[in-house]
Amino acid sequence: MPRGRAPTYDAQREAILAGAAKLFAERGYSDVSMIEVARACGVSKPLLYHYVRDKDDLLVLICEGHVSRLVELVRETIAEESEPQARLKLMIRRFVEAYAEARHEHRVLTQDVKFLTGAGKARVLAHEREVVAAFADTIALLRPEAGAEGLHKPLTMLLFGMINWMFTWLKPEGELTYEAMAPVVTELFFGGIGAVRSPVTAKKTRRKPTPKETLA
Amino acid sequence: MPRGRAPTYDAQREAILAGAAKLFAERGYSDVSMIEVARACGVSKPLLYHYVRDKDDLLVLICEGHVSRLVELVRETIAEESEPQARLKLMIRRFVEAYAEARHEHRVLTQDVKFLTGAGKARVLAHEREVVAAFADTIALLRPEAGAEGLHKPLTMLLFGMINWMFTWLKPEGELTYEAMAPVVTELFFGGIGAVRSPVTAKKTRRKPTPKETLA
DNA sequence: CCTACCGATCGGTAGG
DNA sequence: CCTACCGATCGGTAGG
Repeated sequence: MPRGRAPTYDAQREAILAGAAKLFAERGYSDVSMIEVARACGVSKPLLYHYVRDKDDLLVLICEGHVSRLVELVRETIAEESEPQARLKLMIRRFVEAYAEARHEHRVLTQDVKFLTGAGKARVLAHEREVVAAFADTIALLRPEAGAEGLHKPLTMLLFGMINWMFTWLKPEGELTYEAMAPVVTELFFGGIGAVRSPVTAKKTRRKPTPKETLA
Repeated sequence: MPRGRAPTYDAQREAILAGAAKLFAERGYSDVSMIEVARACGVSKPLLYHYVRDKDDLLVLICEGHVSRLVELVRETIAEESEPQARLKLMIRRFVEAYAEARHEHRVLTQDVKFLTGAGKARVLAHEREVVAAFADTIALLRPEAGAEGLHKPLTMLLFGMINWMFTWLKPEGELTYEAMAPVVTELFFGGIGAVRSPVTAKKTRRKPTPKETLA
């Protein structure tokens, strides 16, 4: 009979993922070596490889763990609040909170996705799409006409832009906190969506380009 | 007597910077080798080193070239339009245009700044600060009370977040164009700033923490 | 302006 | 036989 994993295995692994996330967030996935991850976590390199298959796996585990929690968070919020305005406000507040609690993981997710490959990349992107869709659907309920204008997806991405970009300029040791910024983002977005008038697509139907146009 | 530079030197160098910017934008500064840059530009590696001192220099030249053009653009806009609302609208439109025309350089500037070092980094950051200050000053003219609330800098960064994030999700070959998005960003931001009510700082004056608080 | 190299360090794995 | 873990070193490749 196998002895099974040590009781400390899962905790140790979580500690390694957190330590690696911090290094990746600060210096980027490619510029951090496995020996640096190992040292930062107080383990030898071979022991690090006992917890993760390889460097790619480490990145996937960090990204997937974080994005899975985000998916859970939007599902819970949708289940518990059906009124669109209240739901979107709650989503924004919870997202900013979740990001603040997992700053390093979130930074890795936004800056190092391009290094993901294969099945891991597919899973992470699928989760991201679910999160974006949940926001876009709620915005569509708030502004039904935005859908016909092709606006609710772009509006969603502008909202994500405000939130995601915060983590490049807001320093955690600073006076300005993530909690203080959440209502500012909310007010700016709610105040703004009513004012957006420009349709983003001039045409609804897209012509097939003629061979001449394609070559030009 | 030195022969002096070939008449094609500057053009060749610009072509190299553009080729390198494309590779860096797509795969990140660290993951692109100098031999890859050379091949993409149709030169040998030693010849590449004839145009740039080293890899760091290549990054600095790309970032500084782009950010210098942005500084010029805000200076011109300030000089030619004094009315705050029209000025900010013009700034947003011209920025989105400038970014679209220098997509790769802008991507490098936002994702690879962390690899800059020394004097080059200082120069790039100084230029960035001038650009941010120009936007923040214009927003302060539009909403004077935001200054007292400590809001105009955060509002500026939310605006930059919307614009900068666009370049992570808007694909140039897609139906949705940067030009179509500029008015959407403008309307959302102008509609929203009037609605922001939350002061971001609870206190104006910051107490010195007592030793007890510092240790806790 | 090329081929040919260097010191160093990378991610990953061997034996024990 | 398993796990947990070490010192040492592998084949390749990076920037220069």
